[in-house]
Amino acid sequence: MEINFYEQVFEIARLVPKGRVTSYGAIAKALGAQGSARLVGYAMSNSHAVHPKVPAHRVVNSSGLLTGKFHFSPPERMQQLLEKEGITVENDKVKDFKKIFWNPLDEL
DNA sequence: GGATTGACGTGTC
DNA sequence: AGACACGCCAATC
Repeated sequence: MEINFYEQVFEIARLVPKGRVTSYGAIAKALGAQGSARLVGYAMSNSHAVHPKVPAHRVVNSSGLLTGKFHFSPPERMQQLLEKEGITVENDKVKDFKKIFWNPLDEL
């Protein structure tokens, strides 16, 4: 297959609308790899190397916690980007996560 | 090709 | 509420 698992993850991540967030598990589920949320996170580690920009900052864990913020150039970048999109981040976790949560399955 | 590694998730203690 | 354990699965070493 020409399309790697990574690209599929990136594709979903790029579909996340501004001001919304999603979870690794949700993306994994959308790819049919439900339960393998680790693969999504693992793939996101490559998000810095893909051509179209991937809003990795809009992807958090099921708790809305910014687990991967330390992977950004400056870890604070992730929260800044989220706040810039109207998302309130407190204590490294998204506020009203359930409200701004964007379900890929809903788009697909 | 076996072993290790994760930006995770859910369940228990 | 916080900490710990196990499971899943592809990519990398």
